[in-house]
Amino acid sequence: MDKIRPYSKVLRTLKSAGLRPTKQRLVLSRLLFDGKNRHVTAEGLHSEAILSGQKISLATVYNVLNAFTSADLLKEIIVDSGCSYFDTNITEHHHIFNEDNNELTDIKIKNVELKGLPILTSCEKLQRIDVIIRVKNKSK
Amino acid sequence: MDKIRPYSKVLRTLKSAGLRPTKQRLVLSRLLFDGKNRHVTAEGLHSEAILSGQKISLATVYNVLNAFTSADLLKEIIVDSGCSYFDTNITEHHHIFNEDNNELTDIKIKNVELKGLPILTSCEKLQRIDVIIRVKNKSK
DNA sequence: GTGTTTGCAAAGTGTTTGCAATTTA
DNA sequence: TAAATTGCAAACACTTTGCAAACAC
Repeated sequence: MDKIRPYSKVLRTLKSAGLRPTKQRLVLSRLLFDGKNRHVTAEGLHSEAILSGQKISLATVYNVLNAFTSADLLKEIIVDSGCSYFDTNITEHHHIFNEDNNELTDIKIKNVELKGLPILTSCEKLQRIDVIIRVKNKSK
Repeated sequence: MDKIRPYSKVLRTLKSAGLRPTKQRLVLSRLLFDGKNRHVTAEGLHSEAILSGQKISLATVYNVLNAFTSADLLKEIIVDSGCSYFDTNITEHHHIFNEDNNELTDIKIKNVELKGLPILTSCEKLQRIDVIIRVKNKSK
């Protein structure tokens, strides 16, 4: 099993985001911010928490994911109408999405070059650019 | 008002896609394939049909949009978890999505250059690449 | 006639909300 | 103790489905 990030570090993260360190937020933080980049759904993270023996409701997982996203601890990735993904990698980057197993993989942005994008109108403010490479598994 | 595409042309389109030209499919086809590129939601297209005096249920609009997408008459665009958009422009191209008014605009692909994308693994088969430029309205 | 499509209502999914109980500061 | 958060259930929004009636071929 991977090493678990100590509460102290997670505590500091929450504190600096202005979020009260409740038991549930700490549990989810430790699952999410374990050192490697993760892509989770509410459902998936909830199962994970339950499986690890914690008690937390699905509604709270949604609340926490939304709170973390508002606090810029997570980034929401839209690849699937009907299911939200949350990414612990909040730096600018792109994704490969496998439509067969619903798996998201990061693409480092420094490798990607985008040219020829249109000039926005004077009333449009750029939020972000998403590049999604959709793949399926090759049938053997 | 724009000119309405004659039934004959729409009929041929449906026929060649192997779809029976039912009254409802013809109604939606004439709204969709009116010569210019359109981005619609099921809800939006349904309202449009109703407002134009036609009788059609929302379930049928969903059925028809899915049938048209399977027949490659439409392309589904995923920009919003919780709502599907359908695009009458089935050529390869990208989008600007205005998150304030949920408006989609096409970007011609020939202007866009994407470099440095990762090499897919041997079991991955490319489906498509989506580039979405997310914008909001500038607050005055 | 046979198979397809429609339309309604019901069911299904993923997500949010109202509110009392609990917890944090 | 005042304000924020939780958890449940109910509400929600979007979409699909089951099935009888209507329709296309």
